[in-house]
Amino acid sequence: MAAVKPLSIGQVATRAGIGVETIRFYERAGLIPLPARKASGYRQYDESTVSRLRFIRRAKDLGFTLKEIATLLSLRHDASTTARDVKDEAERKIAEIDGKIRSLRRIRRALQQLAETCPGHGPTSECPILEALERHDRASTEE
Amino acid sequence: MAAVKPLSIGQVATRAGIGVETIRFYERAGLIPLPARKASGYRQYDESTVSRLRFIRRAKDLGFTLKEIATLLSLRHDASTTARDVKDEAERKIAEIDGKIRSLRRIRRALQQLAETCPGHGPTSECPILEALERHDRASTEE
DNA sequence: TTTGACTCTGGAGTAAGGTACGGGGTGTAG
DNA sequence: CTACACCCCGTACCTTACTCCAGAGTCAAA
Repeated sequence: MAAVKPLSIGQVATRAGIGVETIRFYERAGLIPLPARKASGYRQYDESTVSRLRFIRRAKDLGFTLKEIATLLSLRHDASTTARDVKDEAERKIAEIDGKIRSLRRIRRALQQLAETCPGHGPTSECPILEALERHDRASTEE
Repeated sequence: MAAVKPLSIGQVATRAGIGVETIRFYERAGLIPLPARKASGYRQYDESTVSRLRFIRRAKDLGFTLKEIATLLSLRHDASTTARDVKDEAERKIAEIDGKIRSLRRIRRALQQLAETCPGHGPTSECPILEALERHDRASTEE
């Protein structure tokens, strides 16, 4: 087995497709282990860190927050964790996404209805969108 | 016409269903006009501010950012604006929401697929979710 | 050896939308 | 007149996920 050639932070950044500053940020955030250091203080990484950073990137793309990713990472190497735990986390996230989608749809519907009833010409005083936003404004003489 | 009894910031807050601090924040943000002051420095509002704050709250509920709300508010009282301008803004927002929904659905699909293929029991080493996140990790001996 | 690219640290800044706090002064009911 | 709730201001702090900076040291190729 050949000794593994250590990687600099810049090399890791390039391989993981991420910025150098971001790696240091993740280190502070506890998402990646503290790396070995050369006498000069330079960080030394191996490929496993590249993997881990890619893991983080993909999880982020799936909408996980860094906090959730930290959980996922800890689940990953805890021997007492089962696939069930990971699946639960994924399903929780799916439910959360569903909630967001529902909420956006509701908003969309409301906005759509307003836009549909708006003639799209004439003064703002006849715009149902503004009217709706002003609804219940009784005592108002407007500013 | 009877003189309108001025409202304190707390009364306005209660009526608009919003916090006192938030009102001061909106004032700094330029979303509401600078109010009159009593000799003591106390802010004095009238009902129109309550209306305006409710407008802001509803627009916020529809997913508009404070910046967009500022635009909406300025459109509202600019005589040269037409209903068209407001409608455009609403439609732009709808398109933006559609983009968000599409993005969330894409994420959801990916996550769902992973969760479906996960047996939900056994060690994490057989969890396809983690596997997917680790994909392309060739040289990795795992940390 | 020189040069240029890279790395180190700690701290500040960004966006959004507030929330909280401390140390005062004020308004008003009883 | 005394409580006590309310208001003032400025500033700091919160969350998320970075991003940038200065000033200094280091590494590697030519």
